[in-house]
Amino acid sequence: MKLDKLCGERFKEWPSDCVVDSHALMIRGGYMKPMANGIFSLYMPLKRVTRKIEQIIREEMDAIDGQEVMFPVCMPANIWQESGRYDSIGKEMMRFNDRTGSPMVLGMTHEEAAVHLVRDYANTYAKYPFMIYQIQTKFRDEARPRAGLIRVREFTMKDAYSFHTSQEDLEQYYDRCYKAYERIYARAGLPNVVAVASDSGMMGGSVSHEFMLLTPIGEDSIAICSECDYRANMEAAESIIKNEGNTETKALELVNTPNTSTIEDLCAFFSCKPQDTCKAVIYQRNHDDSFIVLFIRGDLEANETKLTNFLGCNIHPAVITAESPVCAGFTGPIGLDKNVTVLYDTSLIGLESLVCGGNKVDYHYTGLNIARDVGEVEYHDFAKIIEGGICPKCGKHTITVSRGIEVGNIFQLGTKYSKSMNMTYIDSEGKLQNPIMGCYGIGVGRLAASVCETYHDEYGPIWPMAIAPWQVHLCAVRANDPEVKAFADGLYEKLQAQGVEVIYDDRSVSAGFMFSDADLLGVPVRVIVSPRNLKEGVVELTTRDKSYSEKVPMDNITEAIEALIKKLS
RNA sequence: CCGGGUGUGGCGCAGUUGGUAGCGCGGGUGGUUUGGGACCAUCAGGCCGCAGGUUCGAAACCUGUCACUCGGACCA
Repeated sequence: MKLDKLCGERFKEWPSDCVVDSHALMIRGGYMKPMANGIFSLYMPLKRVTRKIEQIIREEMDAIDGQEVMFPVCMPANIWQESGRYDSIGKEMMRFNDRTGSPMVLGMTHEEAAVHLVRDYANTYAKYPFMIYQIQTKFRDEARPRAGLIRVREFTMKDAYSFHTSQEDLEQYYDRCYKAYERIYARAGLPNVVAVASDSGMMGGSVSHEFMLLTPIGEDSIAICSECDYRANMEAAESIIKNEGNTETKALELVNTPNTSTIEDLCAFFSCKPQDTCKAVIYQRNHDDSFIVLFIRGDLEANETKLTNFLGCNIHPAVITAESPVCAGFTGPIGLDKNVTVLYDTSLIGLESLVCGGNKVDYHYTGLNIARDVGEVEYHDFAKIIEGGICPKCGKHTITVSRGIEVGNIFQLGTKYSKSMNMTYIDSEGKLQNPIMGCYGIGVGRLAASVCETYHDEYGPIWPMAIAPWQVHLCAVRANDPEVKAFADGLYEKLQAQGVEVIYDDRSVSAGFMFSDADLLGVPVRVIVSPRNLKEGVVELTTRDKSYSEKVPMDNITEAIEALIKKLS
C-alpha cells in the first residue's frame, strides 16, 4: 500500500471530544470516523487490525471444534417472542416494521438465532455436543456510548453458542473455551487480561466469567485479592463483614435529632462512627413502585445487582414523596410501614447499640439491638465489597478494587433458551430432553481499542506485530532524490514479493511530517531510506516502540527486515 | 433516562456593549527548503446546528428543538 493514496487524514491536534487515548489516537491517526453517537466507519488501517484480531479468534474457535456460521442481522420479532426477550429487553433493542408491517429487530445477541438454526437438526443425543459461532455486526441502542470503540452502539462481535447433553459436558467445554480465550488475548498482545467471576443475573446459579483488561479507563469495577487468586466483578463479589467489639448494651431511646438526614450529620450529632449506625437504603420495584428498605451498616453501600437477584425483579432508587410509606432521611426498622419489603444486610450481624432512623422527621433511635427490638430477622449479603475488605476465598483483608474493560465473557446458560424455544433431542433412553447451552462473546473493536490503550505513546499507537495493520512501514525520505526513490521502490517491490505487509511512504514531504504519520500508524518495523543513509551504503531499521535502531548495509536489508519481523512476532 | 457542557470552513478555536465573520492547522498553485509535523507568496472554502421570536439590524439576546460530549443510572 502506498501511503499517499491511503484514505483517511492524520492530524496534529487532539480531537476535542476525546477523553481516552485510544479514542483520540484512532481519530487522529485516520483509523475511523464517527457517523453518529456510538457509530463509526473504519478506515483501512483499523479494518486491517480488526481483520487480524478476527482471524486469531477464528483460528482459536476452530481449534476447539467451533463451526463458523452466520446469523442474520435483521430478524423477525417472533423468535424473540418465543424466548420471551422481545418483552423483557428494553430500548436497547432496535425495533421496526418491515414493508408488510411485521415487527423486526436488529440482532444485539444471537441466542435465539442459534437455537433457531440448529433446533430441527439436533434432535438426537448423537449429534451433541457442538459449538457454532459467528463474527458479525451487533446493534445495541446503548443509552450512553463512550470512549471511542470502548462502548459503541454498532460493533463487530464474535459470539459462540455451544450445545450439550449434560452439565458436566458443558463445564468441560466451558473450560476449553476459557483456555481458548486466554490464548486469544495473549496472541493479540494482551497476556495480562484476567478472568473474573461475574454476576449471572436473574438466570440463577449459572457460572459466568468476564475477561477484563485492568486499566483505569475501564467501566467496570473488579474486586481482586492480593493474596490468592480470587477475582470478581464488584456486582458479583461477596461482601463479608465480621463485626467485633461493640457489645455494650444500651436501652432503646428515641432522640430528637434536627437536620440529621445523612450519616455524616448523624455521626457528628452523636459523635459516633458510621459503623455504629444502621443505614436505610430505599428502592422501589420498577413494575409497581412498591417500596423496599434495605438496612445496612452505615459505612457500607448497597449492591443493587445483589438486591435485584434476591428480589427477582428490577428496582430503582426510591423517589420519596409526602405520600410515601417511608420518611426520607429518618427511616429505621422500628415502626416501619408494613407494606414495605424490609431487608437486612449481613453487615449488621453482631452489632448492638446502633443509631437508626425513628420513622419520624427529625427523630432517631439510639441503642438499637435488632434481635431484641425488632425480633429475629433474616440477614443476606447485599453490600458492595470494599477496598481492604475480606477475601471470600482466603479470608484475609486483602481485597483491592480496580477498574477494567470487559473484553470478553463466557456464560453457562443452562436450558433457558432451549426450554423457552422448545428445542429438544431424544436421549439414549428415548426420552425428550432440552439441551444445555453455553455462550461465549468477544467484542472485536473493543479489543482493538484495548490493545491501543495498552500500547501507545504520545505520538500514536504501538501495534503488536500480530495485529498491526502492516508489518513494515517503509519511509523514503527525500523521495524526489532519484537514488532514494529507485532504491526504495525496489525494496518495496521485493518485500511485497516476499509476502511482507508493507506500507510505503514516498511522498515529497519533510522527514518530520513523514515520521509523525508513521508514528500514528504504529507499524512495528520502520525502514528509512534516505540520501544520508544511502551515502553510507546503509538503510535504517527501527522499531515503533523506539527500543531498537540499527543501520543495515543496503545489500542485507531484506534479510534484516525479515529477521526483525520474526523477532517481534 | 437524569444532570452538566458545547454546537462558527475538513480539524482546533476566537468573535467585546447586537452593526453584516476571523485566526491557526489542513487543502490548491508558484517558489525556497529537506532527519521529528519547514518557510514565503497566493487562492479556494462558512445560511455561525435547526426553527421561531425580539430588533432598523442577530453568530451574539429570548423561546423551542436537534445533535455531539462529559458525569451518573442502565447495559438480560
